[in-house]
Amino acid sequence: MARRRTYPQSFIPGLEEETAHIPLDRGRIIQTALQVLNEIGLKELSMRKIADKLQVKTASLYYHVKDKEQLMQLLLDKICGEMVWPEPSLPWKEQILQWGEQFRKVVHSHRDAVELFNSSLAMGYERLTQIEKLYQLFVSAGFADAQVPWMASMLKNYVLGFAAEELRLNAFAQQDRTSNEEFGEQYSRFFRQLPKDLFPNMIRLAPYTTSTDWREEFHFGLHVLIDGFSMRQRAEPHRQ
Amino acid sequence: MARRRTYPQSFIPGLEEETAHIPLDRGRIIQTALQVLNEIGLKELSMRKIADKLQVKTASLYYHVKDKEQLMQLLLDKICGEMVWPEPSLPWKEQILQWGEQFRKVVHSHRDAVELFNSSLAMGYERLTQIEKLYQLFVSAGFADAQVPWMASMLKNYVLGFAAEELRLNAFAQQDRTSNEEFGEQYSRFFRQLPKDLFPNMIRLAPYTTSTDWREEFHFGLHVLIDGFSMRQRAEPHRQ
DNA sequence: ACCTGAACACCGTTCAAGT
DNA sequence: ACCTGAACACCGTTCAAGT
Repeated sequence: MARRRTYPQSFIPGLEEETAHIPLDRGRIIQTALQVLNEIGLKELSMRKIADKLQVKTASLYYHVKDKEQLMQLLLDKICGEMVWPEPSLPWKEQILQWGEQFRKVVHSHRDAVELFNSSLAMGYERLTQIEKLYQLFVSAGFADAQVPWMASMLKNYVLGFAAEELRLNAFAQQDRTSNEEFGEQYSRFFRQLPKDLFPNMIRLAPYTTSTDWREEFHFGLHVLIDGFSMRQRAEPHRQ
Repeated sequence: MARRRTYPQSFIPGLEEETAHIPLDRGRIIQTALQVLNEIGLKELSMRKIADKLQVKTASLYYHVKDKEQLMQLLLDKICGEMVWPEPSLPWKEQILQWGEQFRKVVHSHRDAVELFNSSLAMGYERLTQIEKLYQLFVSAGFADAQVPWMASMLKNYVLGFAAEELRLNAFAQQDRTSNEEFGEQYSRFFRQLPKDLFPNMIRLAPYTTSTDWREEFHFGLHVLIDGFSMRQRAEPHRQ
């Protein structure tokens, strides 16, 4: 028996093949899909590649999952599960700031997660609790029922729209990384080459759009929203 | 000659085939693609189907257009060309309202146009003038240079995010139109079936999310933004 | 119950060849 | 200059068949 143990496992025929085979299930598919997503991005993500990574034939996936769209929904819900909530005892404005920061962090934690959010209506469990908690935040702050879903939707869309723009600019920068140009250089030359009479403001404001601090811009927008919201606050916030 | 005219054209062999052939060019491709887009939507839109409609082989398109992505950019720019601008002599708040309404109208004027906007950075001529004019609006209103691109981006993202949500809910409604259920019924039952202890706010606020007036909600958001912006207005607006 | 082989009906793109 | 035939390298999905 000691003898046997000293041999590398691969010398015992058929053993590691058996133990290596973990049966497929949804959880494992989702986990692997998320991994592949981070490696190659949403555009390249295919059922075939997910199956390959799982060392399984493509058709097998369809026993555990209805179709690609459902799988994408499951990915999204898994991602939403990472969300961390602001402490409800904090002032509502501070809670909104933290909610925004946390949500942005979640969106950035997986490649192309933004597009996943934009591709379907919220229906998963984690996604729904995320909205539920945001509603709770606005309700506790003393906003009128009719406006709570509207404001929640605005806040959510702000974060997603912002993240999408970050992503697009990033993709643009990456794409020109192939040629050995500096990105800032490339980008500002684009503006300089525009006809001056047609785009005076674009050209003059170019420095503010090229060398921007994402974090500062993101906070600026959050404060704009908070100020806009606070003017519609009917009652005083009731600390539960 | 009168005799000949009374015969249907198809009796004159080879004639209408010749006159029917208009040579391909970018403009015609874009125009037809936009038509096909409205008929079948972005998900179904393919180079092959566009070529079919033009009565041409698919490969021909690649003589006039680099690839599908470029064609989509051209579609987007064509769509942007429909934008109508608010009168610059109006108060800036009124201009923002009108800008938002016009932009939303443009986005709705072509099926799945939102996704086209979200799929790429602004680079086309029409798209850039759209941003230029928005910058001008904010500059004239007396906002600080550094904040103008930020606010413009917020406004643009608000309209697109809002339109995207309209689209998603519409698609959801359409999808269940196949079963002979009323949409509102279907939708509100979804909320009633949620566990009451986990989603109290979602359930209570459901009426406000199901039977909402899009136009009212859209204006609410525009006013939130306008109020948020106006608190950051440093100087008095100088009328051109 | 779980997985696969094989096929179906599509894609975008390229390129030598035709006119 | 403009268009096409034919191929390449992919897709998502289904389903009878295997274990």
